[in-house]
Amino acid sequence: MRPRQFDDQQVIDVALGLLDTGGPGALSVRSVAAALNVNPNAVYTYVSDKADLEAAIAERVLGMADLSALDGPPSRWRQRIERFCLSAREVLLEHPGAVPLLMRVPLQGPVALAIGEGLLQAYRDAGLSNPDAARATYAVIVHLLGSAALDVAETPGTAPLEPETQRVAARRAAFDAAPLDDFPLTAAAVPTMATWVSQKQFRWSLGRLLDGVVGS
Amino acid sequence: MRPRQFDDQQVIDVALGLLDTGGPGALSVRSVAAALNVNPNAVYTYVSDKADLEAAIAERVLGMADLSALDGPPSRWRQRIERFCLSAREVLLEHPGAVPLLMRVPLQGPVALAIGEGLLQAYRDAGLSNPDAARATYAVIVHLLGSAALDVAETPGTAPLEPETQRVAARRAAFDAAPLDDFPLTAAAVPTMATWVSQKQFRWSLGRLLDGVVGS
DNA sequence: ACAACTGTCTGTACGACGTACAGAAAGGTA
DNA sequence: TACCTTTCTGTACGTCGTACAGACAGTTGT
Repeated sequence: MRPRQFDDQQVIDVALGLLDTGGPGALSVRSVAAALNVNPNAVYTYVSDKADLEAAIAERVLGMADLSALDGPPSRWRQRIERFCLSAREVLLEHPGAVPLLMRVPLQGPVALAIGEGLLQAYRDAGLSNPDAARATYAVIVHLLGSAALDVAETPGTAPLEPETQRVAARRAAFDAAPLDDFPLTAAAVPTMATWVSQKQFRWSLGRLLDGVVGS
Repeated sequence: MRPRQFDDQQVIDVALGLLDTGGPGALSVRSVAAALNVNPNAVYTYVSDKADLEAAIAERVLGMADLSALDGPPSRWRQRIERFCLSAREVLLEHPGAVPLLMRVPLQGPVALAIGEGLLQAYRDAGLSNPDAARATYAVIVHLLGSAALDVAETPGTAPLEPETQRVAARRAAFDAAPLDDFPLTAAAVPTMATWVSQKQFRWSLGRLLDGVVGS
């Protein structure tokens, strides 16, 4: 039979590239085909439909996180989790267009399973029971993906994102423009709320979550 | 000038209805127009474009959460937060098609601001500083929206969702079908991971987050 | 060496989408 | 009664996902 011009990986990388440079609206079966210099329907040789393409992109991006950060001595369980989450967050923000895809895809691919196993191990090392470790693993994943998605929602979704300082400044400006007369606490909290999209906020809430998970 | 046939609220409700009964794919400017027995472009009298329509739906759904659950005596701060979050989660799962919209919309409408103010107050009552209260508020919102989005991602997105027991059973089946030979901890945790989409898991992780936030 | 087979890719086509643009319809105001 | 402004209709364009049919090119069996 006639050999393929590309392999699956190439197709997915081209698609991810389109997502990075053009944002969510730039990803279409036809744009991928055009980027490969091929007819639109040739793409269906590699993916069964657009949802399948999106799932493959999501899995690809997830796989870019530094899974090895989860390895290490049991006593370092907390550092292992924090390092992994920060690395994953970095990867997600480097591919903002892909983040929404991660939130609609079933996370049971091989990469997702490996991440789950690593987190479970770290929590076991922290002394949690297996069920509590499982619950804590989910809480951390929710936090990681949720905060990335909310961060990205305020951007055009193209890579690279504006530097964090600019995104924080834009948020402050938006809050300053909002009618906060009836919301005194909110008004007082604007400087902090402006930093919600920052890595510092992410570290803080991840830290509090870990505090709560391992008990007082 | 010629009077409008509808008001903004009606249009948004019709759109939300389409989303509820048909899932994310059923919401289009044209389908809204058809449901109103009107030509496609008439919809643009009420919204400026599709993104605007989606933002209005998101704000509408957010407004259905029981904001008054955040009122109460300072000593009850924790119960207030938990009740509000559970009510909000319920609303979100009643409108699964709208959840993805909430994750791409800037959350600075009046409803979002009121929710923020209420959460800030509850955390102040818990003894947190204003900046810490702001950070904790964000952590809780991330958790609420993130877990709803991941829950919904495993469903067709139409209302009503299958009962929780069925969704949990489906997850268990999916995990049982996955190749878990290399992931012993994951394999052992399957019964717990199957319940990730449950209200119980939500309460657990919210509880741990609150534990961590108010300190040991 | 040649024919048959089988996956890969091309070409064409369809219905649905968001929305731009021009004009008709209808009610308020002069 | 004549105008004016806003609402809504009608038509149109380009883009999308993808179904279907067939051309093409290696592989396999003889």
